[in-house]
Formats: sequence, C-alpha cells, structure tokens
Amino acid sequence: MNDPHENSSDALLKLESQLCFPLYAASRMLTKAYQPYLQALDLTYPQYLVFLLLWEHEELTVKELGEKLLLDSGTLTPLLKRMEQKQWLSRRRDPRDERSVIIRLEVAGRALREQACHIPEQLLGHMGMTKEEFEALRTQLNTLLTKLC
Amino acid sequence: MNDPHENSSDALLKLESQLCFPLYAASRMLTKAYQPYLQALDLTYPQYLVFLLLWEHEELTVKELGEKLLLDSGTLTPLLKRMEQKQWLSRRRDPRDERSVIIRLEVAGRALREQACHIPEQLLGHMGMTKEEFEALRTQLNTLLTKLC
DNA sequence: CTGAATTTAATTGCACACAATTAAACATTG
DNA sequence: CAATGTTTAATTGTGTGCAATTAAATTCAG
Repeated sequence: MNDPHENSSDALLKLESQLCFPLYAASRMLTKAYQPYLQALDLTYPQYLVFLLLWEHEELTVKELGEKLLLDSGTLTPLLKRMEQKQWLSRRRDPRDERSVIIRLEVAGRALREQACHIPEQLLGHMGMTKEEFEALRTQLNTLLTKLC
Repeated sequence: MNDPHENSSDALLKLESQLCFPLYAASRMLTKAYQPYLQALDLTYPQYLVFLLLWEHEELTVKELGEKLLLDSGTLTPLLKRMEQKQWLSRRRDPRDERSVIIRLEVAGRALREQACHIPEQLLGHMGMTKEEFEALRTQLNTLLTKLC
C-alpha cells in the first residue's frame, strides 16, 4: 500500500482511486438494470427520461427539455423524432416564436404512463439500498451535479 | 407537496425523485469536466480509462480490460484500434491461446503518463469536495456498482 | 426602421455503448 | 480422436452524446 517509490500522483492515477469510474460504471449498469422494464415498453433510457418530464408537464419546448436533462439538440432532435414516429408525442413550431419547437405528449404517450408507473419501485429492489442510503446518495449526487454545471 | 390526488407511484415517477437521473447526468458532466485536459492529450474519456489500467499493468487482454471497465468487445475493439493507430498500444493474439488478444502499452502510450499524471488533482478542484466527501461518495458508488453487477 | 447580435433547432461528423450474431480457437466428453 | 460445447474477439446495426457548424427567427442598438 505504501510503496516508497509511489508518490501521491501515482496513487491518484490508478483506476481504483478514481471517483469518475464508479460514477461512469454505476450509471451504465443502472441504465442496464432498467433495460428489461423499458424494453417491454419499447423505450430506451433517455426516452424514458423525456417521458418522466412530459408526464409531469404535458408540453415543453426542446430548449426546456434540454435544460432539464442537460442534453443538447444534437441528442434530443433525433431522439424526439423517433418518439414522434411512434406517435408518443408531437413536434411543432411555437406560432408565437418560430424558433422554438414545442413537444407535446400525445395519447399513446400518455397511455404508457400506466405501464411505467411501477418501474421506480421495481428498480429500488435492484439497488438493494435502504431509503436512507438512497436519499443520501441522491443528495450527494445532486450536490456534485450542481458543482459540475 | 402532499397533493391528496398524488399517490406514491406518481411521486416516485417524477424526474426529481429519481436516483438514476443525477447519476446519469453527473457522470456525463464529470466526463465533460475531463474534456479540456484530455483533449490536450488527444484522448477521449474511455481511452483515458484504458490508459489508467495499462499504466498500472503494461499488458492486458481485451477480456481483462472488459472485465475491469465493464465494457464489451463491441465497444473496446474499435476503441483499441483507434488507440493502436496512434501507436499508443499494440494488439496481438496470444500465441498460447489464439482466441485472446493482448493489449500492450507502447512507448508513446507510456510517455503520455507524465502529461496525464496531474489530471486527477486538477479534477478534484472542479468537484469542490472535501477529501472526506470524495471518499464517502466513492465508497457508496462502489457499493451500488457491486449490487448492480 | 435597419443592420448586427442573439437565440433556437437542425445538421454533420465522430466516438462511444450495447444487443445480437458470427467465426475461430480451445476444451471436454464419450 | 471426433463430435460437441465453450470461450474469446470481431462484426453489425441501432441509439445515444456532443462539438461544431448552419440557418432561420427574433431582439437589440443606433
């Protein structure tokens, strides 16, 4: 552990010492844990995040979605077009400001909510955490997120 | 906060209630924070992770890299080919088992270490956390990661 | 009111991620 | 040792992510 030839930069450069790797890996593995539930609804994980917002708001501009999800139009535009193809939502220009595109939840998208509403509970099981651990981690990640933005 | 029409499934279905979103977003934002440092070395973030392992081990099979990074050959093969093109590493079949491909750190890759070794310290600044907060979060993420694998 | 600056999406190009399939090398078993 | 099964990478196809550029609409300054 205390190799005299290893200085502090060496130790910090190991994969094991990183915060970034468990964050990166846990994010991907959690997405993978959602997979079976989302696949049953023909949804991808980022599409599910879009739905979480539309189920709350019904109507949002691309800009608003991007601000809330921290994604830009290069990611959102093709993703939303795929969701439009499945008739889950509509995309139309705002008549009052033609620069904006309004994303609106459509009937088929609203109907998906009923099938999705138990996903969070089911995922809790996969994480095997107490409610306290869950909340503590969520708070710390939100704090980190704020500092990184 | 306590809308009588909102049941527990409704509350859990909001983006704000999720653990997955801050995990997903913080992971991407942290990768973005690495960007300027990695770009200076012509590196992407997953390539940097491969280097962290090769600087420790010098030689690893694709399978070993995949196990440590939780990535499969569909991701690693093209990524490693790009790194080979830059002469950072070599890819050759193991003579004792032709199924395995051995990834070996080359001179140019070894030289990158000197330029990269201060990246972890520089990133610590961006996260604005105490060493204790850093360690606590790292431990919790590793625990979650274990449960998800 | 007009030219310049700003805002907003879309587009382009590149690099992951990952499921699913393929193919080659090796191991096992009868 | 031959047939079968397993392991390991590579390949294919789809869907993000994101930097950089483009283009249209709006706002702002003079």
